[in-house]
Amino acid sequence: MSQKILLVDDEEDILEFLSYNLIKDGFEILTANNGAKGLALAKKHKPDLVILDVMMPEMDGVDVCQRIRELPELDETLVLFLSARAEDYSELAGFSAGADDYITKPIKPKLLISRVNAILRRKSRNKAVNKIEVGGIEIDQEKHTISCNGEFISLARKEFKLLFYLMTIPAKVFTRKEIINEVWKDAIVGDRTIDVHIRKIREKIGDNHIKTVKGVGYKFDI
Amino acid sequence: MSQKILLVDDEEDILEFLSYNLIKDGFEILTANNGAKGLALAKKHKPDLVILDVMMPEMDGVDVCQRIRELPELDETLVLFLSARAEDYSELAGFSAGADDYITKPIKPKLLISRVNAILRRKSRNKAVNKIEVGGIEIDQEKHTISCNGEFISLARKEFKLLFYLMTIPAKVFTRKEIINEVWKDAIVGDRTIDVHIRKIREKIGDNHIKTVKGVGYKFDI
DNA sequence: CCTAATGTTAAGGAATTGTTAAGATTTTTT
DNA sequence: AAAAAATCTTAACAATTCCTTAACATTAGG
Repeated sequence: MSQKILLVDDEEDILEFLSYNLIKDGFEILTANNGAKGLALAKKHKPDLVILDVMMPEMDGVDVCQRIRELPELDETLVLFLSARAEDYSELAGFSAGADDYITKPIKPKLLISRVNAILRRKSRNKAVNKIEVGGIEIDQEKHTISCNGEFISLARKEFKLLFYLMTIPAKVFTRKEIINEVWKDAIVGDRTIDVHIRKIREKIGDNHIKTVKGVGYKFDI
Repeated sequence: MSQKILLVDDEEDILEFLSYNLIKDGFEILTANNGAKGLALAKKHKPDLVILDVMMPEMDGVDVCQRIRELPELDETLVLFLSARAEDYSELAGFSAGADDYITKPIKPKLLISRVNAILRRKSRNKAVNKIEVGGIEIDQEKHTISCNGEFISLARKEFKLLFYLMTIPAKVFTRKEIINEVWKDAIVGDRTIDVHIRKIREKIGDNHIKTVKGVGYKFDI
């Protein structure tokens, strides 16, 4: 299962050059010659990586990147910028449009390939988040277990999913909406459902870890 | 993709001084030496920010600002006033011509740059300002926490929103109107509501940070 | 010194979350 | 396949926190 890369650049030469080098290295390539097409392709094919030229007429790379970052279905997608000169980067970083890396032109094939590989490796490593350990509580998705200071506790499916989700980013407040979207996916459930599950988890792991932020949501804390 | 700034001032010295400093910081600059020319340039180039001298012969800064605010195509444009002396500010705020910030002369380059950056930052990513740190106080939207010299303090929702808003541009005075519009959005609340919330925040983070500017509003300072 | 603006306090009401138990649903066991 | 067990959801009510207001005190600026 080779990885998909979307190239977006208004210069055909560069698209060809990049395609040639990346295909040679075993990647599956999509191309677009403007920002709008690029965005559409990204939505449709959910590539693993999007390589964006910063400078393009109309919708430029920064715009496209921002739009990509707004789409939840593309939150796994990585973005790499191509920019004309090194000096531009400080500006890019200032924008913090959400790029994961950048390469300056002129592009050297070897450097490109190694960068792309590095960035994709980083992704697949992150993907394999199976175990999370925070403040004496360890949760293991693969084994579907929780251990709280060495003691094993069994959680029901929904309880597990909910706790795991909260633990993916410790201390971040997850809104009720976010929780519903992640844990209850398709189903439509009432308002008190979350609370009841939170209560059951608290019953099992103690009241100190899951904190309520009234009017906002819940968070997992040490 | 650098950001465009339009400078409008009748004194050539000041135009030059501002241009020099802003160009050095990577901005693209347009200038006009009177209000009418400024307005015309604004319409034509749609700058990200217009810096207006308040005191100009014929069409002054306030006039220009009002005209800008009347143009729908310039609704994304930010306006920053330059005013001769601090005392003038209450007057400006009274006009509430729609300025987003102001700086008093004499202009200090560093302050100018930091203000301009702050104001543009807020514009270009009002979606994802997550952490702000000013003078030992750090506010984190994602975690919904404040830490004051390493100590965590919990704020209620409205308190949090209000403090966060004030911190988006440190040292800027936010008028009561601006605060109501941002923090209370649709709801209509009485006059003392803001004060009460300010008081609760002060109770938690100390009295030194939020300063009252009588007749105008509040600002967050170190 | 007077006035308008802001500070302060406490209390009631509004909004949000907690809790419980019972019925519905799914999974496991027999 | 039926029974049993575990899980999930809901509804009703309780508890809590939060927000707003009103009343009065204080302050800053003219």
